[in-house]
Amino acid sequence: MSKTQTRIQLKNNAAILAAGLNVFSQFGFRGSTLDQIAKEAGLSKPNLIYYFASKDAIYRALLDQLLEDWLEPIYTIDEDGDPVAEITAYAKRKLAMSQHYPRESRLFANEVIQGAPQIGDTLRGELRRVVGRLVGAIERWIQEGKIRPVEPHHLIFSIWSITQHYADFDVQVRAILKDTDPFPGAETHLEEMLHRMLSIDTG
Amino acid sequence: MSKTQTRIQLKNNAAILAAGLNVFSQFGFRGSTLDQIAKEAGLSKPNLIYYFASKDAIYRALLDQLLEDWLEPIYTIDEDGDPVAEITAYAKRKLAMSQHYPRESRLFANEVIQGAPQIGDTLRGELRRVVGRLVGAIERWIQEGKIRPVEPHHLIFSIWSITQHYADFDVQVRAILKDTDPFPGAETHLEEMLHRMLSIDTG
DNA sequence: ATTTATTTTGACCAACCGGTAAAAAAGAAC
DNA sequence: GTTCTTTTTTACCGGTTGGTCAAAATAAAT
Repeated sequence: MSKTQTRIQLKNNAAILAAGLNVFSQFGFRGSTLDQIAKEAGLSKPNLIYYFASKDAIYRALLDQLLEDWLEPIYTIDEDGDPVAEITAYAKRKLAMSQHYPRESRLFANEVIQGAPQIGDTLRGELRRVVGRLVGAIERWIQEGKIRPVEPHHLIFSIWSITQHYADFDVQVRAILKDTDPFPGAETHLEEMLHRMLSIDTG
Repeated sequence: MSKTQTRIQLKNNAAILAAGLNVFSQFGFRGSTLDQIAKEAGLSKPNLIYYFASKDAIYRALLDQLLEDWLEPIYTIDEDGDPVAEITAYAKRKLAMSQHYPRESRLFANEVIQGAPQIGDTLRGELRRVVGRLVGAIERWIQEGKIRPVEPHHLIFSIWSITQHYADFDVQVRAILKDTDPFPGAETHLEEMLHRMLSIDTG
């Protein structure tokens, strides 16, 4: 709407989105309340509703931002690069996102587990398209003998599930590893796994 | 308490747990309501509360049952069997559970994503212990040269995350695969992955 | 058939839910 | 320093929440 945002608007919009991310990622949409978000943002509930028309609007704004960040790494895969290196780099980027943006990962997980009522269309639209392209690239790499044969969809699912696991199931991971930081080990394991999975010459 | 349950108690307890599983697995604890569960169980809300003292009690009863089923497959791993076969069989059992009990998987996922407020102790207790034993077995297999070296914890995380992914992110998987049943392909991929990961003689 | 134990219902409650209306307070522009 | 706009607060609304209570209806035991 308005091109210029007041410094107050700028600050409070950011505070609300930050608070919404905290709350929604922990309790899901239906489990979260405006009072919770308002309190965490340091605002009164009516004041919160002055910036975002509804609880739904906050949630949608967060998901819109999230989906951009979420899909971005897949666009940086170079179909003319070295296949194993490209796939490994992609997986590592996804793992880094789990490490640095665990709340975003959990927000996404909550939404999808609950049937993706808000982002279902995006999943069946843009996500499906962009995955389709990646699948095509992987199939080409296989035909050209550059990587060992795999079912591309399930390879992608493996990468997604493993990397997101460290954010979404953080409590469980830390229950088992105690004080050990999971991420260095996870990265090494992921690299090793993809190498053994995909590399033609097994070292 | 009472050793013998009436046929009515038997029927209604089951109906309530079934309804609770449906609702809690879809909306999480805080996002679910007693009215929803009561309606789905075909009872009035006060009648529901006659069988379970509180919303919390239903949720806990479900989680208790779930945790048993969840941990059971890991106990069937034979440390004296063929390592790759044992691990692969375990992974396939977990995948079958995702296929046949997706709501249980999502209930568990919801609980853990939200910080495991109810089952945190079990994760840090029994789960940690039983995983520790499996980790020991895998390390022994590696030292005996029966499988290629891997970090056991992260291998286990990989198996968990991949198999649960097909239940928890079902909507996303189907958005991409459309009408293709994910599970046959998933099983083949999982077997191939573990074989390339772990087998000494790469075929 | 009557006593007794179990099950179900309807009416209700205080707290909380998402959201509104209007007026007061604070900032910005001049 | 006064006008005008933006921001915040106070008071409130109808609906829903988890849960209670006592009475009614049903089932079981004798």
